[in-house]
Amino acid sequence: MPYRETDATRRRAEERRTSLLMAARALVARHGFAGAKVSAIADTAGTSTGLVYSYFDNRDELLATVFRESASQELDTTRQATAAAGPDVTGRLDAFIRTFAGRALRGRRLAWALLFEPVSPLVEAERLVYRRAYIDIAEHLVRDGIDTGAFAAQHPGVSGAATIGAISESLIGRLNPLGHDSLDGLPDETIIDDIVRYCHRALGAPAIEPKETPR
Amino acid sequence: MPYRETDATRRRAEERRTSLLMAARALVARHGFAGAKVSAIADTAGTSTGLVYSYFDNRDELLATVFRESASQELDTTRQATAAAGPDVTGRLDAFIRTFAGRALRGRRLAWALLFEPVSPLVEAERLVYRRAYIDIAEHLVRDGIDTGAFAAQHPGVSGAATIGAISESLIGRLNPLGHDSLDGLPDETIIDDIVRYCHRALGAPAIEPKETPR
DNA sequence: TGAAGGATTGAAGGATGATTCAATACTACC
DNA sequence: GGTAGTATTGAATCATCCTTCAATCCTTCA
Repeated sequence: MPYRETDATRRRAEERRTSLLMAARALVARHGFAGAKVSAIADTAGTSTGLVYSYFDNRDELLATVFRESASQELDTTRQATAAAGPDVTGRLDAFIRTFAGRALRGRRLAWALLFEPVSPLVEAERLVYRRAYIDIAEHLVRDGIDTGAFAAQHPGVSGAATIGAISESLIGRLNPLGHDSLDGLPDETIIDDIVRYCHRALGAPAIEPKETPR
Repeated sequence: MPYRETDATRRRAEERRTSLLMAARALVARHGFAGAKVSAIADTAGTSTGLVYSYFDNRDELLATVFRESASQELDTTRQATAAAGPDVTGRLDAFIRTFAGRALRGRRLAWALLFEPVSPLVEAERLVYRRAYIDIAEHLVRDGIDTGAFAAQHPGVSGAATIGAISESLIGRLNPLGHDSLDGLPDETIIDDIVRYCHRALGAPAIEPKETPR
């Protein structure tokens, strides 16, 4: 019985799979999910289109995996930055917003794909999971702030969702590869500062004056 | 030269066109834009699929028209309710939020289609216009509030966008025909009250206590 | 009523991409 | 090298809808 699955073959298969995922990820980061066509992914990975189907059941599942990996990396980074900001709730909220918004503005196309691009229901389901995770972070912050008396009394779930919404809607104009930005002309940093102040007020936190003097 | 275009024929054509639009609108309100397939629209309107193309250049244009009509009706209603709330900025903000959120929750599927459903670029462009219009309303309110001393000093554009985002993100869980709502269990009215309070705080407006005693 | 010409039909044609699969190329082991 | 079995290829096939268009039906007006 010649030919057996061996370490070498397993490793090669793993590499193939990874290279397909990396190719898809690169395409998504550059052209969005719509640009990640099976043939383009295969081309980019240097394989035939057919091979994609020995590594993934179908395109949707592949894209959902790409979404999961990219989104979870973003989420981890944001989580860590938030946690690293220390014990003060207000400072953690600040770090959360700045990390989330800052990263989105630095990788606009990817951020747009992850946050707003129209996607298939399977990928949308994945998005819902991550959206929920961000809301959870915000919700915990709010709860914490209420408990320690740093924030006003409020419904943590609603305020968490509202905060995520406030941040992302403020960014959407900048991220959308089409539409014009109503906030055009403002530097990114200014916008982020304004969002931070908005959210602090919304949660009833004491204002943090940014280093720059306010307009 | 028999057969001339006449009042009767013109009227009938107008009716045909309208019935196609109504059919499409009904389908969108029930199944979203994805459910408004050309054949389904034609069936619902009681015509052949081919006929659709003597009244509209293509499906996208028809759907963009449907979007425009539905969205502008929503916008008008919200605008009027806001204006009708009187001269007090805080009260107008309150009316704006309650009208927007209340209507969305009453017509969830339509609201979801208009606000969040993945659509073609042409329809998305239409959505951008209306999104911008809502932000404009909020932005004006903010500017007004700042001028009259009712709101804190802030960037009206950013705060306008953030406010729209806060409202819609709080609703998204309820509107999405798929995903579960993290705010499940809360009655709509409670959520709206919480959103109102959130936004008032965010803009630095004096709190408005709702008639109901807060939780 | 009948002829001219617009309105309507719906099956065929296209477009776009995902997916399959028979053929071919490799790999591992003797 | 030979062979059993796996990996890879990529052209053909499918699937889904939108869009077209030759044939047919309807209106209008003399």
